[in-house]
Amino acid sequence: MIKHDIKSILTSHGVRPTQQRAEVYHYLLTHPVHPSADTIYKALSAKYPVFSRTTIYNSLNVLVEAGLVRIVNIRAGEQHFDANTENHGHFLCLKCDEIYDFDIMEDILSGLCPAGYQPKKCDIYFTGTCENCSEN
Amino acid sequence: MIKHDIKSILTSHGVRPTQQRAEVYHYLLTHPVHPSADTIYKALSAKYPVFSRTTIYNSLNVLVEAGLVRIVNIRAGEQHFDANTENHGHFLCLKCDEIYDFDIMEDILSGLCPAGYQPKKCDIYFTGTCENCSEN
DNA sequence: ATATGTGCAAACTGTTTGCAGCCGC
DNA sequence: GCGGCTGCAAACAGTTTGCACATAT
Repeated sequence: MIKHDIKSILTSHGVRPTQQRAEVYHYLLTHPVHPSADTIYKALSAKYPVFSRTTIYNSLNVLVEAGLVRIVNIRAGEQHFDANTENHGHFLCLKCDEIYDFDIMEDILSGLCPAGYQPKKCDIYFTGTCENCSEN
Repeated sequence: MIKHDIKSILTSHGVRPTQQRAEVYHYLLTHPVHPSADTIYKALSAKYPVFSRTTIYNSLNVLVEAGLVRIVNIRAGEQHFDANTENHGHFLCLKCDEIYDFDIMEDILSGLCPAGYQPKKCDIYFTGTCENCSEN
């Protein structure tokens, strides 16, 4: 995934492909661990000395509105971001503090939402102990 | 549900039944609309002139730890509270801003969590348009 | 040329914490 | 009397906003 590709993805989603937005999106694509805004800020500001928090938030909001990024609200008081917009669930391990993806069968998902309600998005969050941590 | 019952519920869950904790729990039981801490604060401080935010938060945290109340994180940056601790999902309507409960079949729920992972809690959040709002 | 994006600082919101006073066993 | 609870104020974290400057078409 090279820079040029990313910029054309942004463009095709109606997002002006600025350097900063491309960097934020590139970071999310190459670090699919659901980072927080602060994590992205620290990583990018280390790489590019001038990269403000404001711009991170601005870029993330633009990417979310464009449908390229989804917000993961599995931890209260701190948003995490995910460039994988396919249907999937999230599992937060309380021991290792990682957020894991897991698949959700499409037909199960559609059966969950109550009749008459029109969902725009669905978030499925589990919290507990992950596979690795429960072995120890 | 009278006060005496509530205090005995608190006691049986290892929570010292102070007046304030009972009021908070009573409010949640009688207002099953998933209020925020601020909503509870405004309601109770109107009824009882001295009722600090600190105490609301303290009481809520104690109730959550005791397993009597669950946190609903469907709206970023603001926790909502629910005295219904049975398994159920939440639907946030973007038009009327209400949070609705809906049932989840037990077997569907157990099929969602990936093998090897030990869930402690599960939150299923839908966001969209509710039954009433989509009719208009 | 003009609209849009960036970045600093400051504001804001929801929540937590420190600490003094109070209450109930 | 003592441990725990309350409540004020202040701190705190994450996020948003106001505004001046920079940038790109």
